[in-house]
This record gives sequence, C-alpha cells and structure tokens, in this order.
Amino acid sequence: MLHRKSDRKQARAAYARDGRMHDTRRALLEAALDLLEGGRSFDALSLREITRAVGIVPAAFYRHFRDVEELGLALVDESMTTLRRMIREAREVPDPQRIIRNSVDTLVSAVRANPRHFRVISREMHGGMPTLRERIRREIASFTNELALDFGRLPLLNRWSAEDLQMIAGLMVTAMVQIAEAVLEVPAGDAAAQARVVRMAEKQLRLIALGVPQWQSAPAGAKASSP
Amino acid sequence: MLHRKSDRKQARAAYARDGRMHDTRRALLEAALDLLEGGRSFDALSLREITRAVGIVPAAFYRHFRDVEELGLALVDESMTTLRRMIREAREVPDPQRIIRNSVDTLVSAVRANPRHFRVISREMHGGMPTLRERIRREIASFTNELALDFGRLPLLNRWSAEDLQMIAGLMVTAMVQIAEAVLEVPAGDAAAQARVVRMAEKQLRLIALGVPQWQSAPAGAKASSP
DNA sequence: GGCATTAGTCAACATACGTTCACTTTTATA
DNA sequence: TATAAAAGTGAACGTATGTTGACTAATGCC
Repeated sequence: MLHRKSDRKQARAAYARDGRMHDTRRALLEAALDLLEGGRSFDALSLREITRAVGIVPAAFYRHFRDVEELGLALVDESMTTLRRMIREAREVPDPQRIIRNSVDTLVSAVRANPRHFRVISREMHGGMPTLRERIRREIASFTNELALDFGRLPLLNRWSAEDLQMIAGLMVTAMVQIAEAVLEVPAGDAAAQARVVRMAEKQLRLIALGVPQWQSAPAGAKASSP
Repeated sequence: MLHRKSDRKQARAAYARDGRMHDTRRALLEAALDLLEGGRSFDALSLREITRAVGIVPAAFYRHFRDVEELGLALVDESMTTLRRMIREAREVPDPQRIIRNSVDTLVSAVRANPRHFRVISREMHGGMPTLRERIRREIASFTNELALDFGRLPLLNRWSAEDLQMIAGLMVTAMVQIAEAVLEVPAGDAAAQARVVRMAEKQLRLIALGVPQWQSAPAGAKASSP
C-alpha cells in the first residue's frame, strides 16, 4: 500500500465535513468506529491506520490517547452510555401489557440509530482485548442485576428467590443481546427481514414470559415424576 | 522481543513431546489454538508468531497452508466437528424426562473436554474475520433447523407452525451458546462456580420448556386483554 | 540403495508498525 | 497584541511482518 502526502488533508477534510466534529479526539474515535465496521476486531486496528484515516501524522495520536487500547476503552465507554440511555428509555414505559413489544421496539430502533456502538459491544464482548471485554461484561452483569431487582418488585414475582430472579433476568438479557446482533446482521434497507427479526424476538420473549407463572409448581412436579 | 536460533528446536521439541502429534500441520493448528487461549482474536495472530511457537522457520508455513486464514478455516472446521459430535451424543438420550439435564451435562463436559475448540467458536462467531464468522453462523443455523425439525416430531409440538418451531429452537440454541460461554469463563478448578452455572442453565431451559404448553392459547389471550 | 518428492532452512526484500524527538503552527488567554 | 500552552509536523529509530527463491535434509517408494 502507498500513501501520498496529499491524501492526508483530504481525509482530514472528510472527517471535518458533515458536521461530525471539529475536534480531533472525536475524529479519532469516529475513524476507529468506521474501521471496525469493516468486520475486523479491535485488536487488529493499528495506530497508524487510525491516524491515516483521520488525516494526521501518527505522532499526533499521542496528544489524545496514550495507547490504542485507551482509545478502545473510550469507545467502549461511549457505547455503553448509549446502551444505558436505551435501557432507561425502555424502562420509562410502564404499561405492563405492552412491555415486551415496547422493549423490543426501543431496542431495535436504538440499534438502528447507533449500529456502530452496538457492533463494538457485541464484538468486543466476546473476543479481543481482555480489558475491553472485562468492562463490557461487568456493565452487562450490572444491567442484569437491575433487571432482576425490577422483576422482584412485580406482584407475580415478589416471592421468587434471588437466584431465580437472576435466572430470568439473565435469560432475557441473553435473548436481547442475541436480538441486537440479529438486527445488526439485517441489511440496512431490508424492511421485511427486519420485521421478521422483530416478530421472532417478541415471540421469544413472550414464550419466556409464559413460563413464568408456571415456575413455582413445576420443579416439584418434575421432581415427583422423575426423582 | 528477541529470538535466538536455539529456541527453535526447543519449541519444536515442546510440541512434539506429550504425544500431541508428530505432524507439523497438526503442530501449527495446536500452536494457533494455544495462542488464542491468550484472549486475542484470530485476526490478531501473525504467521511468524505461529511458526515461532512451533519451532520452524516462517517460510515452512507455506508447506501446509496458503494463508493464516486457511489455517483459521481448518481450525473452525475442526471445532465444528467436535461440536457436531457433541450434539449427536446429546441426541442419543431419548428419555424425555431427563432431556434437559442430560443436554446440559453433555454440553458442559464437552466444553470442559475441548475448551480451546469452543473458545474458537464463541470468539470467531461474533468478531474477526468475516469468512470464519460466516462459516460458524451457517453451521449453527443448520443446527437450529435440525432442532426445529426434532421439535416438530414431538407430540406436544406437532401442530406448531414452522416459524414457531424455529423460534423455540433459536431460543434454546442461544441459551446453549450462552451457557457454553459461561462454562468457559469458570476458572478450571472451581467446582462450586461450575455447579452454579449448570444449575442456572438447567433452570433457564426448564423455564422455556414451561412456556411451551401455554403457547397456543396465550397469544390470543394476550390479544383479547389488550387489543 | 538410488531417487524423486516432500518438508524445512537461510537470507533477503519491501512494508508496516509503534515510539522518540526537536520543530513549527495554531489556539486561546491575559 | 503578546505569549504560553496545545496540537500537529517531519524525520528517524528499531523491530515485526508476509513473501520470495535457491538451497539442503529427510521420507518414502521402486
């Protein structure tokens, strides 16, 4: 690969255009986000690549981050913030009848609105740099706990053990994560495919919800029939 | 970092020892598998690193693979084979009363027996090189389909629509994947933590199963109470 | 035992990388 | 408007990477 000097100012202009920022730190984050869209994982990004995309010289990177890893952490934090915002929004709809549909809807539109952030989360949650993974998992675990607490306040569930509440919350979070990933896979224009994903998602969550009222009696029943 | 020549034969001996192989191709796969245990994702591995670990010169790599990517694909295929073997084993236990417990047990012991293979699957399924991801997702989708077919043959479910069967199968597979990842996270010795994971897993699957008999009537009921 | 094929070595190449330093330019503040 | 701080530049460094070609060593076959 070959890089001419004149390319730099051009790239710089590209990132300064479209009102995304006039702050270089921001531009670096944006560039990394864009490069990650290519499918690679974060630990395959190089410092020079990022600065090249922004249109600055490699050395200038250090004016903003100590490391590429530090940039990664900033990226994760940012992504987690949009995730938190989404969750808060989903919680504000208290209508228990429509809660599943509403949750799925806000999840889907949040993913559509910030695909790059959600992709970072979904990707770096599993593989790549341990520090990023750590941070993401910790945060998601804390969401799960909150959700379990929420459930514990519901009349139907207020006699459940803490472990069982954790259990449903975990199941639902897992399903949500999987749904978000499915939405990301849907090609941007394909409304039909997206609708199918949404329908599936709602059904899955509803199926889980249907099991809940049965929970109390069932384990005993199962135990009685096969000790 | 500094590499002396004498290190090579030593590394070579290390991989030839413990009866893992006397075939270099095998050694390359093993080395990659081991390097991935360090937490990095596959596209952050370098050719030279792998050959160094095996104790051969970089150029010799090309006698066995065209690319690092080709090695990756071989690794994925291998991992998928152990996954398939596990699924076959899980299917051979027809006792419907114990099916959940048995499935979880065989999953857990398969993961414990081949942690590196399962780690490859879980990691490269989400991030990294598109070709690997593709292959894994395709395979998992096909498992989901088979499972849906299995479900369709059950007396309780033989009147369900294809989409709904897909839906449960998808939910169960998702849960299983998550369980496998949880098992991988458990530190090797910690029997208590592992037991907790297993217990959670069984509960989650049982909860899903409890929703199944309710499915038929419920959507109509829900619709009636909130049209 | 000779001999072809296969596997591994050695040395070199062009590129890419992270990091450093002394430097100029830009920006904001007093 | 002068000036100090912050941001960006240019060049250089040592090191790592993928890939090449001509070579030697080992393996298995007639």
